[in-house]
Amino acid sequence: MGLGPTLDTSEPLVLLNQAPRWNPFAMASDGPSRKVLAEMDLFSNHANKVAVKNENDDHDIINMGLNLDRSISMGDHEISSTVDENRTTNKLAKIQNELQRMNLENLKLKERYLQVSNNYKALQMQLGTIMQQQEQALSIQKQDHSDANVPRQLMEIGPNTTSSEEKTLSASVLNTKTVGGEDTLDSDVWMSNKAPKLIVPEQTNEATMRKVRVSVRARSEASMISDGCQWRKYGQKMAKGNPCPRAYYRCTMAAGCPVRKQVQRWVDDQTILVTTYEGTHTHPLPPEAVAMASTTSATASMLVSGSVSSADGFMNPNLLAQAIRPSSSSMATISASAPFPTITLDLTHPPNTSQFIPSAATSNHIHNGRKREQPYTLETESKLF
DNA sequence: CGTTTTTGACCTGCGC
DNA sequence: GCGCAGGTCAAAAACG
Repeated sequence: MGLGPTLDTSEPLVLLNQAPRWNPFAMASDGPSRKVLAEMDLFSNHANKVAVKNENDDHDIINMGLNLDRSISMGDHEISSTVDENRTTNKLAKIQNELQRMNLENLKLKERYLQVSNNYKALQMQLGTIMQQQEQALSIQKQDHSDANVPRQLMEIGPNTTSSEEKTLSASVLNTKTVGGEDTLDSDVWMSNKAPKLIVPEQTNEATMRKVRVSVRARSEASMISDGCQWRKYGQKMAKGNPCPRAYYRCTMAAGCPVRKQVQRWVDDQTILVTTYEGTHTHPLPPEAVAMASTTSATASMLVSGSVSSADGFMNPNLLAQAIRPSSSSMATISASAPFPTITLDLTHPPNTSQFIPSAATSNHIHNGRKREQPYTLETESKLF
């Protein structure tokens, strides 16, 4: 870590301004032994080579740092060196102080990070407990009304995955395990929420996971929001009912990564960009990508926890609301349209707009099975990032 | 020259 | 079976 330009005395002096005579700085003394200093271009590649030269070639003085004015008092070498020593000592003390201050700051930040991290884990534990309680309440309810006709209005979840889906969705948003383990923040903790996961038969879970997508709605003028990953566009289509084309991207951060995303402007407000993610990265994510990935996968995990925990695949809206509340700062919309349930995270609203619409959606909004989107809407007050 | 984007063709699933 | 719409492929073009 350099503190400023220094002179490499092992190399020949560099004449920076190419002046015919080396006298750019006429100093206080006009005498024969006045010192001259080459003009220094601090922004050039040679900025670290500053030469101070005595016209009589008696001795060269090395200028450390940017104190170019020091050559003014070169008439008396002893005084000058004492002043220099004082200055250096002062500088050193300042730097040491600064260092100490930064160390303290660093410690404080570490503590803060640990605190936030602990809070996060505590919240997730709380969520797990709540979900477990809900689950128990649900199963008790079901026992009580085992002969009651429970409508399956929200999700048609079952192991009816077709072969093409198997092909394209080898992994899903919900499968939060990643190779690099960078998703552990949410995945490990979520997977430790044993209640819903253990009840669900693996087959049903897998079939569901392949189908769920996470859609992020954000206001952006750019054609694509930056999520930290590298994407390659592989197609573009005009979607029905939207004048803006839909673009298809796949992740190129690792060969064979199954993650795809669709980007399209929202038909109601074209300043809003809707990005739909599908699949799980099979490679470590850069830090800036982890936020988005963990958000989407965490939300999706919660969907799975809340939805497939019932034996018949029926999703309890209240359960879902509770599931999403702790982790989402924005509005979360669950679209029940087949064939893919889609979770929409609406980042276009200011945080802390809390409003929960319980179950207008318990009425049946699915028409003809597909392409009729009547989302079940939850508005939550929790934090996403 | 390798990588990315563009774009028309093709495939698949679903409703009628 | 046909048509429609969404999704993907792949050759050509563009780009760095």
